[in-house]
Amino acid sequence: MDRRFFFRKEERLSGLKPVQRLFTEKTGSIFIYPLRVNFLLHQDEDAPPLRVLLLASKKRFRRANVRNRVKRVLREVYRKNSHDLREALTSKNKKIDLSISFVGEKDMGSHEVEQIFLSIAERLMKSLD
RNA sequence: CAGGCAGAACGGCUUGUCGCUCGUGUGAAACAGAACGGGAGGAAAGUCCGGGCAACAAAGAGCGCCAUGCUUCCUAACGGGAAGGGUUCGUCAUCCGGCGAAUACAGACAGUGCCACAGAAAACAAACCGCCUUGUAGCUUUUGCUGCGGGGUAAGGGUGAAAAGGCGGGGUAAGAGCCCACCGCUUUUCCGGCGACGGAAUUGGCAGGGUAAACCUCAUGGGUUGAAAGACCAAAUAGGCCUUACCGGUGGAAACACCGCGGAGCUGCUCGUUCCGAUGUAAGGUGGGUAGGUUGAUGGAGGCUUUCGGCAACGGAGGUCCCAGAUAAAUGACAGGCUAUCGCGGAACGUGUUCCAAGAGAAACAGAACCCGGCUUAUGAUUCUGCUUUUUUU
Repeated sequence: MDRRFFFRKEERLSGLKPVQRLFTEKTGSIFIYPLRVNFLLHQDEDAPPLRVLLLASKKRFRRANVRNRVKRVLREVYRKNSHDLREALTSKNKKIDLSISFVGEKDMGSHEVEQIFLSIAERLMKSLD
């Protein structure tokens, strides 16, 4: 039980080009309401095994404070549950970029979102093979 | 008691676990970990004004356009603020006046436009009815009445949001600032005030409608853009520019041929042989510039506090503090406790207060994005102050 939960700057997907590459060349996507996940397997030298982009669209959440809250929920869920995925990636020597968008209407309970994220992560790990 | 308006304060605290970001320090350096310290708001919002800052050639002038519009003051500046003045409205008061609210509050003898409907007439005034007077015809004993005309008249009626000072008296044929008193206005002077303006006297018998949030005139201010500004570093790829190397001889006008030279292939090597050797190729350099990064960028018209000046806005002096700096964008999640507050229910006094109290329990608007000063808008089961309105009960 010596798991460490973290989500640092390096693991954030940023910059114009990587983001564009993720959406134009994506290897697949998984959608379970209220989360949509796009992912891209790649072999970049410098990148960490897992990079992620959290999205809450301005169109859906007009107020900045609401957007912030949704993103925080996403980040917290990711932080707590990304450990297994990261382990799997390093053991299989693969690298992946992710985008997680929240497309629900209102902000839901974090427990609910957590369950959905877990099932998405499971499917992701299966699709690695 | 309830509502409204204005102003001020607050916008939870705390423990544990897991995290984020910046800084310090450790370290040769990088990464990670551990340690310590900082980490959203009163509006961070709207982007409506004003300024700093930056670029644009000069940042000047003219035209245009836009904004502002009682006075004085405050301020870096403002369309903001303070203190006043005028006007209008409400309310209290017998009056003088007090209190409160609103105020886009320069100019309508510079010019142009507009003023519906109603009304006789709506702007160098106007005569519908009425009133007075008069000519004429008729009637009548006469006073007079009626019809058709002329003249006078703005007191009365009627229309209108508004009818050319108001009201009273004199005067008159009837009327009229025609004359007079008071009120209002105009001229001039004096007094008070820095000034807006106020007060007093005097003068003219009375100027001449409203609308400038219609154009316009006058005064004052504004160059434009906006941190996605701007400055710097700059990978890869493509292209630009520069330098160097890429041969020499003979013949020939040239193509080219021959001999040697260099490179590549055939081969392990040599010989030999084939191909190539200048609008191109290779190497090096260089400037622009994209991704990306650094900076701009957080010490400032700074906060808190004491004191002095000022009615106040605010200013001077002293002390003290350093207080977010992210960038696909940090300041969070979970669990527990506490408090403000609400409170099922109960008790006491003596009928709306106090006390006890199961339980609920921080819920609103909202997230810095270069920085300041304002304005506006959003917001609460919070607290206080002032003003005001309505209802009920006594």
